[in-house]
Amino acid sequence: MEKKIVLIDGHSILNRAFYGLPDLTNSEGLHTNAVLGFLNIMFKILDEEKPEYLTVAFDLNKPTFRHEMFQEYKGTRKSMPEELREQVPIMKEVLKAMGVNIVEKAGFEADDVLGTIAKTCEKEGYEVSLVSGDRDLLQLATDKIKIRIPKTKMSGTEVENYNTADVIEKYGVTPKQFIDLKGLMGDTSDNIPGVPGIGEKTATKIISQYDSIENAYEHVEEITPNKAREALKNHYDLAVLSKTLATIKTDCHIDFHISQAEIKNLTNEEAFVYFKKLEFKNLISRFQVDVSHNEGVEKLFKIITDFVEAENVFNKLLSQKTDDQSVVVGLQLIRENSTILGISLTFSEKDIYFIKVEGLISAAYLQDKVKNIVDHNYLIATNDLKSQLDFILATEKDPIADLGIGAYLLNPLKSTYHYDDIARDFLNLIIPNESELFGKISLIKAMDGSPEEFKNFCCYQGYVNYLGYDKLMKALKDTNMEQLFREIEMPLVFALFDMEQRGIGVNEGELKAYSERLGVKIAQLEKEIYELAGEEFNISSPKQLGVILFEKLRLPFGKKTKTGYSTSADILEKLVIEHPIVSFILEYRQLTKLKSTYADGLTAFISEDKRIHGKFHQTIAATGRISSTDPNLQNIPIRMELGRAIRKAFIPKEGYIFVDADYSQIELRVLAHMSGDEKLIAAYKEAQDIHRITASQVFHTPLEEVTPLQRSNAKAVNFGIVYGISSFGLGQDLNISRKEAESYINKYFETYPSVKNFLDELVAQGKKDGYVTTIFGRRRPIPELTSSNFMQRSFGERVAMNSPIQGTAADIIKIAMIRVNRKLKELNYRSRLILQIHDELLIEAHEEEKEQVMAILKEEMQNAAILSIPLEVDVNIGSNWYEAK
DNA sequence: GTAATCACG
DNA sequence: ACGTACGTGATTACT
Repeated sequence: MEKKIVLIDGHSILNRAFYGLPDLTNSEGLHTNAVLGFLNIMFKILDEEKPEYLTVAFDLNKPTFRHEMFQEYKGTRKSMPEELREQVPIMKEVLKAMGVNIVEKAGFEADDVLGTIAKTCEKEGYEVSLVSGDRDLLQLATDKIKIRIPKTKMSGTEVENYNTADVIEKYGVTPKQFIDLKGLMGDTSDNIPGVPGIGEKTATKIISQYDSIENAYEHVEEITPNKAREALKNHYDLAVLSKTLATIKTDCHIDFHISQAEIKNLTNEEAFVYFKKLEFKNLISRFQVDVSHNEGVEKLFKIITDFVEAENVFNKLLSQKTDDQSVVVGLQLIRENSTILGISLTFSEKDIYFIKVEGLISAAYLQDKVKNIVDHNYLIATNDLKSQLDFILATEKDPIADLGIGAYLLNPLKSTYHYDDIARDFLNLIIPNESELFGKISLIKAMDGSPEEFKNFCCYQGYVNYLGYDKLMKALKDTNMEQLFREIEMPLVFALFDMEQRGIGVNEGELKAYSERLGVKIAQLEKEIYELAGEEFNISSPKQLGVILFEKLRLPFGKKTKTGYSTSADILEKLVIEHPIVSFILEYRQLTKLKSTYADGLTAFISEDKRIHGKFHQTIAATGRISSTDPNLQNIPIRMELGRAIRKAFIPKEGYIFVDADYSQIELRVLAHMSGDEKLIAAYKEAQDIHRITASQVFHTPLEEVTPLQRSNAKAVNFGIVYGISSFGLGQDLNISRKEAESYINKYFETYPSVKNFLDELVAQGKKDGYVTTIFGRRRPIPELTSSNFMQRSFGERVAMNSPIQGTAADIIKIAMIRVNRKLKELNYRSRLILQIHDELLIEAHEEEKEQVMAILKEEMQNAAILSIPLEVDVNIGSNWYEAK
């Protein structure tokens, strides 16, 4: 059996993959579809063939290249889209990491290189598989050279295979004759002219009969039809030239030795780094994640279960001097739910421990030791501090850093910032994460089941914290975000922890009564809807609802989604006049939403203490906002009265009241400040009603004469500006034409030219740097700005305009939260900050402190940032959240 | 697991 | 010609 070599036409396959897969990106916004598709094809072929050798050929310095898609158009060469261009170097790096032989030779076409290598290998007795998306290569097919053309189909990748016989069967000519065939018929995409007037059919007939162009010319008088005969007579030179152009060279001088093409370990550690970075989750399963990775470090990992040894470890650490805070301690609490399993502790390259709760080593003992370390001013490096603050009894005054938050500031677009993410992104270290190690098995089970993996899992966390600290702090310094990190994000961790601990009081009985009332009403609506529809169906299924409304009742459908008719509220609202069923459906939707998400949903979160302890997340939103889950307390209804009533169920504890404060139009004020627009600043300095004064200035109408319509239009434009204005979006919102929306926007920009200038500047900055920043230096990367796709690029532009505004507002309220929380504690007040809703803070205030609390809230919120216009804050009190707002 | 819908700022 | 407003999270249906 001959040995096998697989040759891949690099650009051709990359191109195929790019157009065959949807536009995938990793969490950093890097486009990855072409690379993924290439690797999928490559692995499929390798799995089938199990070759000994592999080589990929790329063209060099070729700014454009062909693709079948374009041939169908004009045969013009279209330049490579940016999304594909940026994947070419990545592809090469990935292949290099896998140890794959890459051939790229200046001055040669990939076809010629592949042809040469294929023939050379054939001569030396190897079996050759030549993988390309390009049918030109069929001329190289022999019994030993198989041309393989992958096709991306619904069911996955299928490959067409061509040896000599297959070419003859499919095209009626031999591979060698294929060149002559092309010489006659030409190939527009390859700039091969061919003979005018001779197409595929005629060319095939002639070549199969006469074997070659030259021979056909000798018998030219016999050729039929007449048209073809004359064409060949008149254009013989062109035919010969075309044949030369179509011939793939097989005798290039390239230094190729089969030994270079030997397949090494493709799934090695270096490649693993790339696969992780590109987030190829499926392909990663090809790598056996075994614990022998990073064997060197893992040998140093120690698990401590003996009390005396634990004492020795702590004593060793405590004997190191900390006057200058130079000793970094990587620390991570390891626990499952409420069970504390131990602590991961690293304080030098060699002191890497997991100290396990066992025997005399109790959780309380460890907590005490950790407190001792904190009190001695060691520099603590940990990850997700908020989740550990019930154990690590630190305060915001202590020198402690949360690496997850640091990594979030450096790239807020990622989805997780776990120890393996930090290790990969900052230490170039690939280590298995929890699910790779244990799957769905619980930590407690893994502790006994796979002790070695468990030890490594635990030790790595402290180790990564220890090593990552310097790297992250340097990166934050280099990006001017050190102050943001130290003075806003880290102190905020403590404020959010406090809020989660405190929770908010809920009247469970009221919530349940509310749910029952809704239930009754929903049942009535259901009945009426079924009656009007003439049948029963699932009203909550957009699919079934669409059939009823748009097919059975024949209502005009406004919009379609990918899967069917759109039944969204804004579409249905336009249909209210068409049929009485529509308003019932809208009401049904509203009530079921209130019941399931709020009345019943919230009830499920009430804990023993009759309070809801939601979670606040600091590393989710790309703009720097906080987010809320389990439950989401930042989207409790307020706009509609019926929903707003839910807020009556949120109550302060006995002896307390709610004090609620919210910023008035903070984002517009931030915009006025950041843009420095004189007229806008002047307007907002005096304005009671910002939208009204905007309307007055934009529509050149005296303030008193502004109509309600003008005001609401101005309001919509103001929102639009903050969202990153587009005439389409504004038109959609106001239900007016794009043209009209455009004229509103133009009027706005004429009135406030510096705003226009500012927004343009943000887009330009985003394009130049790849990111935009808030006043406090927070960054938002915008990879979409380089996209060649209009939609994506436009999105990037809106993000560039919106993020600095939304982000600065987020920074400001974070500062206010920290100061308010701090002040209430300093003054030993019983009042507590319990919620943040983006521009609003809610305090559960002791009745005796309410006046002071109102003053503190207003003061700290207004002065959290000093802008060129004052920040206005509205403060209200109430015996429940409904009243306080 | 994704799409559609809708709640908030 | 293209076809979306910015930022989130929860529920439901359905593959």
